[in-house]
Amino acid sequence: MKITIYDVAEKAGVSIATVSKVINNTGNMRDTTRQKVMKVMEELNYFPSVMASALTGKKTQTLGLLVPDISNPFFSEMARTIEDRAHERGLSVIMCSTDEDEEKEKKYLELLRRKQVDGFIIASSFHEKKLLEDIKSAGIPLVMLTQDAGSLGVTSVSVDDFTGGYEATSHLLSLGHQNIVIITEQRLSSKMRLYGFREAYETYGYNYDESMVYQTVASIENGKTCLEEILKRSDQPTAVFACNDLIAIGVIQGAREQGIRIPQDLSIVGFDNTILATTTVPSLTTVAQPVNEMGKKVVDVIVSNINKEEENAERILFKPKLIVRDTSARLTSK
Amino acid sequence: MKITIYDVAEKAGVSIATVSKVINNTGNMRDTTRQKVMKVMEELNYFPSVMASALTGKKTQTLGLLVPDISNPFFSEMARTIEDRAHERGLSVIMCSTDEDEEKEKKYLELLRRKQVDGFIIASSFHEKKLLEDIKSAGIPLVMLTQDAGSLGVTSVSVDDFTGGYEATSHLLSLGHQNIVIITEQRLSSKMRLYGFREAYETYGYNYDESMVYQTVASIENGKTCLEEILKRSDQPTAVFACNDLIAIGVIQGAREQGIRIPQDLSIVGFDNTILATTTVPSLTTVAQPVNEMGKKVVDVIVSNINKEEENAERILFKPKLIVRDTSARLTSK
DNA sequence: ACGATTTAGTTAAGCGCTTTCTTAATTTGC
DNA sequence: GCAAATTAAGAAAGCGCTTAACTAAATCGT
Repeated sequence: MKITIYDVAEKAGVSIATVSKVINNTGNMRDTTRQKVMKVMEELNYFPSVMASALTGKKTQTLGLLVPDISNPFFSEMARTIEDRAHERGLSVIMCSTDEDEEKEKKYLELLRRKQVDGFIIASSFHEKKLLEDIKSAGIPLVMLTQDAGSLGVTSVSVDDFTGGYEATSHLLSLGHQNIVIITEQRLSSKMRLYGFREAYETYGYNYDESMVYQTVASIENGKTCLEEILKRSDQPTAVFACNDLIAIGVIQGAREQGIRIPQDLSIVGFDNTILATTTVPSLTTVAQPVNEMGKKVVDVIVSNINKEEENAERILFKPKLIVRDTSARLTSK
Repeated sequence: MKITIYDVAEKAGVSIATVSKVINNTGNMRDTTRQKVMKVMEELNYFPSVMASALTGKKTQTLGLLVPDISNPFFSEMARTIEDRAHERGLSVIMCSTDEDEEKEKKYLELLRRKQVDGFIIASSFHEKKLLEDIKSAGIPLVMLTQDAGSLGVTSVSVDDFTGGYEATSHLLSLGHQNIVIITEQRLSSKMRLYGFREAYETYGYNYDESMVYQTVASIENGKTCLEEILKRSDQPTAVFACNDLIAIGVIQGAREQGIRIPQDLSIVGFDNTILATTTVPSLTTVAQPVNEMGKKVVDVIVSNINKEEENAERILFKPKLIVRDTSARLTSK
């Protein structure tokens, strides 16, 4: 049925040990022997079983990637760069969407451990820190993506969210907006953006207060709902900083439905610079994360962890970049 | 180091066979014994190795999913429903983006076979039919998604592309458009949409000819480029049917840059009804595929193939649904 | 109460590979 | 030309699990 190393060995007239050596390109052997074995492998269309070799201490050549939701363009774009880089390095990746749900986080982590993935890339925020600690103490490489690892001594790759939040807000402030509202998510990265927001706000000498902060879960629908809430305020903000593009788009759509003109009546800044930012109209002013670089970096880090080349936990911060498009404009005095 | 079945057996004072039986819930045994073993597994935080059990004839509980590009919203949305359904059925999925590139198709297929995935879901079109035949003759379950399997006797799950193309075109024709242009991809599904286009065209008594057909690769950029080509025509079409949303968006953007008003000067219909169709402005008239149903179905089919519940190759066609939004309008006589 | 059944749990082979020892075959030095 | 050093190839154990075949213990019928 399935071709095994035994079939190859037999047909080539050598032992399975020899075949194994040519597969792994190890040990000494006559070149003619190597050629002969390779030829037979070719003829038999033989592929060594990753299962079997993983069982004998080798790696599974598989990475586990946990994201909140792969259908969110930010994460699917990120997943794509991760996938490509991983393949370059000889790894495949199993993706899991957690919806930031505690049950799923746990379930998928367990599942992936049973599958003996060589390492984890975690872009989903984590409720149960202990699960991550378990992984770490089990010696399985682990890198946080898009968020800091907190006290856990683990490398993280993310954008400088604080600065991103700061710049987005400064941009709005410099356009004359004084009454700005922010819509965050509960993830840590969002919190950092909020701190940046606050910092900018106060730097400009304005008073920051809690009532300017709205929290929701990333989706267009929720962005709309949030805007409705915001419109109930007695003081009407002239700008909103949404902590990701999806929410920003929701705000844009909600505004349109309400007959609020963008950017004349309301300026909006998003975060992530996903494909949506360019396809929406007016096109969205947003903070770009260098998705490609981040994706590459995160797999490089995990690969070197796997190979034990290094192990020093570090925070790798990429520079965000404000991309000014058409949803933000100078406040015109009424 | 890693906890194995031996550790559990020893601590529970039974043989590994007994432990194996409680893991798999097979064989007879005293309830107290089962409890005892389970307790120990719990205490030791033991997870059976999928590797090892796969090696002994069991499944790997992993599916291979090949898509053209996971960062394309259509495929990421599809991937999400597949992932969810797969997890419900106890499977995880390894995703690979082929870019419809022959080399990658081959490489990933090979890779996934080495990893002994239990089955393949193939949403990427395939240049080298032989690769698929190999899989089939190796007895590995295989389902085509989003496209027909052609002569290969393999189940396929897709939308009725012909009808979708027909309806999109009829819609345009019924709005009075007579000079319509179509932008296709090279994939089979696109060809079927083209046939539907042609059928509708001729049903309305107009002459179809090859020059109305443009072909490209799915991306916004290419959609734009295509529009440029189209604008060079001596006869200006009043409508374009793009075989997927990405291209349609490109056309919209290109049109805007050229100062062409949509839908007054040019009507556009897309295909797929991705998130982009709702976020673009004007919102895109497009043909929706029931992504959720399709994703579920494709997993169910492959699971039943894996379990050998059935094996009859069939073509499963879902009904497309035209969603009329704001990029298509009645042709106003000039 | 005793053999016949049924039930509970064990032994051991085997899945497809890697790897450490060994041994056999070559090559080298003088 | 022969022992010493080097190189090529093989034997066998082991990775963590499943399962068929088997044995021991419990249950049953009469």
